[in-house]
This record gives sequence, structure tokens and C-alpha cells, in this order.
Amino acid sequence: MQDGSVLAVSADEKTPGSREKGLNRVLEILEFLHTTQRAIGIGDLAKGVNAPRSTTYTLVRSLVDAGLLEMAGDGNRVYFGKKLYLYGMDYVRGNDLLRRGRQEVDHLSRETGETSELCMLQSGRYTIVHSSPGTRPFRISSATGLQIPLPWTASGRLLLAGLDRAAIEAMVSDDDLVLPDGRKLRLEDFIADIAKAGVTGYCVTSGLVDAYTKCLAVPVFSAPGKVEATMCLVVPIDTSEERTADLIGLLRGRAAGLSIGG
Amino acid sequence: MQDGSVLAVSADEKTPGSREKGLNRVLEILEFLHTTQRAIGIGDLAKGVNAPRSTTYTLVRSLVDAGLLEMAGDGNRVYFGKKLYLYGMDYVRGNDLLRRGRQEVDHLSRETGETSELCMLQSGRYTIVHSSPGTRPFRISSATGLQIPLPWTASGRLLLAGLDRAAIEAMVSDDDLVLPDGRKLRLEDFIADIAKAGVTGYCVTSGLVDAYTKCLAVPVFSAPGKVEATMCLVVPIDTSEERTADLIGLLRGRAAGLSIGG
DNA sequence: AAAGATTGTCTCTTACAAGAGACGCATGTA
DNA sequence: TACATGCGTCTCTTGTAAGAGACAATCTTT
Repeated sequence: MQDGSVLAVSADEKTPGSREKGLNRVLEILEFLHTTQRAIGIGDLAKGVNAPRSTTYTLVRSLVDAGLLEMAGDGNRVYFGKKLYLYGMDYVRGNDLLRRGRQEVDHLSRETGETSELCMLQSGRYTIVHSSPGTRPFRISSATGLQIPLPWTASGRLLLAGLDRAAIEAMVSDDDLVLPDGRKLRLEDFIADIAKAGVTGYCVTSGLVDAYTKCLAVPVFSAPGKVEATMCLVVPIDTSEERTADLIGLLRGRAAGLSIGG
Repeated sequence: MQDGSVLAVSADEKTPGSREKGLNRVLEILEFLHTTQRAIGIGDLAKGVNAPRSTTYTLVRSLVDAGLLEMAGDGNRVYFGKKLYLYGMDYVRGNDLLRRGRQEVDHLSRETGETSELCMLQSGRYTIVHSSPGTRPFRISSATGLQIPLPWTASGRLLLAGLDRAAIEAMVSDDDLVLPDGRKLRLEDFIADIAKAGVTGYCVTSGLVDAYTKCLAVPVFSAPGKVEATMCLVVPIDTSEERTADLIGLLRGRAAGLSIGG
């Protein structure tokens, strides 16, 4: 059985006299910096990942030497380093879908004026991989790279299309089914949504993450039947039926262009 | 007394019964993938970084679980993962200079038709952080992220401007002074070049990396006197004096726009 | 079909890194 | 002048992860 608990950052403290593996500490550090989105002092970093100060200093030094982290302006703060940027560019280069998807998303948001996003599964969770803000006065933006429970989003329903019931259950925890406003989704309904989305080839959700927006998503295939990513538009919840349909049509066309044998 | 020997990838084998730290192995793995620029089998990866197979399997599993690496299409090859891309984007977001520099470079290459690059120091070595190919029939391209000895480039001379003699010597090994064609640069000449570049505010080198190109570089400052990056154009070696001067003027203007109090 | 190479998993040992904590040096604040 | 708080470095111990190597299961080659 898969042990899903990668990076159980805080939470437990199982064995009292247990030491944490250095690599795991590093992974936690990176993840922590990703959430803070800013340079942070090493002391605070140690607190943040709940690691001993001495260990943290050692690890940070290694990472800085390697260029994965950099000391930020002041002198005693750290943040991501150039190496990570370079590796990230390597990833983009080796990944046609991401490269073209980014362009398509930028293009879509300019064309429609709506916020547009490219989403993928990332270690079992929904992730906004690239987003381009719309031209509307109010910005509907979720941070790139943010991990969001799958049931909260239209894309989540598409990304799970094709998986069997057991696989879906394994990816969705009970907490995930609780929406930001406190409502609880029924697992049955979610699974039904997924099935429906798989058939219709698109998905629209209204007022799930917040009360003012509607999310229109379509799948991007990496192989027939395999949903690799989704493209979505985040529009005001009162967008007309007609415009919604138009936008979905547009999305589907573009997604088809991205897909490989869809 | 900085111990420069991070990632002494191959080379020594000092203590016979010595074990390598997991984190270092990971750093080597990442660096190796960066050089190969493609997905690679775990067995080959182990060979490539000269690590035991069992260890490599364990580490790769951790990294894949964490999303830093991904199993590539076939199923038994690995390459960089989405997480690294996300971290890289975080780096870009937190780094005004890089963000604006990338745009400027893209713009410059479109405007001049020449290959344009943004370069920075990366753990003591010259690194092409972003490059945009020119429109010339022959492409002069060095891979992004490639680490090149400082003395081979015009940018290298500018990046070291402001450092004292000792600091320069510490950053340049004897091997670095040997050019690709076998000629050996004198350290004195290199240091003199640096001083001159610091005063004139630009640097031109001809036929250093290869016999057909000339490199025009200007510094980008992050603080008065502190060279954070360089922008450069790679042009045919027979480019006229006049056009060269024009291009340098253009570069200087753009670099000034990027600099913060320069 | 036998021999060889490769792949993924597992076990066991011991070299060594994670961590506790002390230390000196800066700050800040009573 | 004392007292507290945070930073960076260092030392020493011990729990544990790196690594050697055996294993069965595929694929290639001959």
C-alpha cells in the first residue's frame, strides 16, 4: 500500500528519540520557502520546519554552496537560488506540454480578458502550474504552485477522469471534501461529477472556492484517455450562459491543439 | 578558507571505506540531469554519478515522491519534476533583476537580430542564465545554465570587476585560463582586462570561445559598484567597428535601465 | 535454451550525520 | 550595567541511513 505521508511537515512526532533524514529536512525547507514566498532568516526557517537550529544551519550551508538556495540581500536570510531556476527551465524545455500550455494560457487570457490557468496533478493534488491574470478590474488569482484539494475545482474533476473508484478515493481525503465555506461535498457526488466530466469533455463549477467565481475547465491529453493537464478560465459567477458556452468552445479548441492524440 | 570543493563529482576517492552523504548524492544527481538534459534510466544515473545502485534507487524514490523528479514516459527513466519548475518560478518572482533581464534580453535579440544573453555568477562560475537566439542563419548558442570558465568570456571580466586580486585568484583555476583552442591566458592579462572593463563599463572579446564570434558585454548593477549580472550580444567576429560601437551603446542604455543605482 | 545484462527489491552492517547543547558575539531594552 | 534574545560556530554521541551484495524477474544476445 502506498504510504501517502510524504512531507508530513508538522503533525506527528512519533518516536521521541528519532532523528529526521537530512534529505527530508531539505525537502521540507524547500516546501516551506515555497509557501512563504519570501526570503527568511535561518533561525525562523528552523522553527518553520521544526528542525534543530544546528542541523538547519548545516543543511542551508550545503544548499547555498550548491546554489539551490541563496543568501538574500540583508545577509542572513535565504531563499531559492539560481540553480533551482535553471533546473526549472530544464523541466520546461523537456516538457512540450508545459511549454506550449504556458503560451496558450497567456494567449487565452489576452484574448478573452479572463484569468486563465494551466493545471496539473502534482503528487496527488491539484496545482496551478501557470496562470495569467485577466484584464478585469478585480483580480481572481490563486498563487501559482499552490496545492488545492481536488474536489474544490473543475479541473480536479477532469484530472481524475479515467481513474477507477479506488484510485479516486485514495487521492481524496475527508478534509478535501470540505469546501472553504464549510460545506461538505458528498464523495458520491464528486465521483459522479468526475464521470460526467469525463464524458462531456469539460467541467464547470460555480461558487466552489469562492462565491463570486465560476470555473470552466477542459482536459489536455498526453495520450488517448490520459488527462495530463487542464486549462481553465476563471470568470465571474454571473457570466451569461451564452458567453460561458462560447468560452468553453474556445477552450476545447485550444486544448485539442495541445493534446497528443486526445 | 572557503572549501570550494562542492560537488567534486568524479575525481578523488579519498577514504576507501567512506560513505557519501545522501544530500550530496542528490545534488550530484540534479547536476547530472542538468548536464544530460534528458530523462535517464536509474541504472545509468547511478553510473553517471558514481553511486551505488541501491542508494540511487532509494534517493530517486524520495525525490520522485517529493515531485523534484518525475518518471518519464517509458516508465523507468527520470528527469526533473514539476516541483523544480515551481521553485524556479518562485525564484524568478522574487528576483526583479532576473525577471526584467529576461524580458530585456528577448527584446534585444529581436531588435538587433543578434544572439543576446543574460549572465550571472553561479557558485563562482560564469553562467548563461537566459539567452535568446538571433535571427542569423548560423546559430551561436551555448546551452542555458552551462557553466563556463570566467576568463573565456567578456562577461566574466565584468562580473569580477570590483573584486580584489586575491578574490579573483580564488575564483579562477589554472585550467580556466586555458582557452578551448588550447591557448593559455596569462593571469596578469586577465586581471588587467578586469580592471580595464571595470573602468570603461563594457567589455569586448574576440575569438575567445570560438574563432568566429565576438562578445560584447555590459554590466548590470544591483547596487553602486556591485555587478550582479551582465548582458551580452554574441556577434560575428567580422562585425564592423561602427556597428559594434552602436550595439555597445544600445546595451549600455538597456543595462542602465536594469541597474539599481549604478 | 542457455548465457548475459539490466531492473527493481530486500537485508544487514557500520561509518557517519542529525541533533543536543554549550559558547562567544552581537543586538536590544530595562 | 545588567539581562534578555538572536545569531553563527563548534563539539560530542548515538541512532540510522549509505552501501555491499544477494535475489528473482525481465529483456537481449548468441
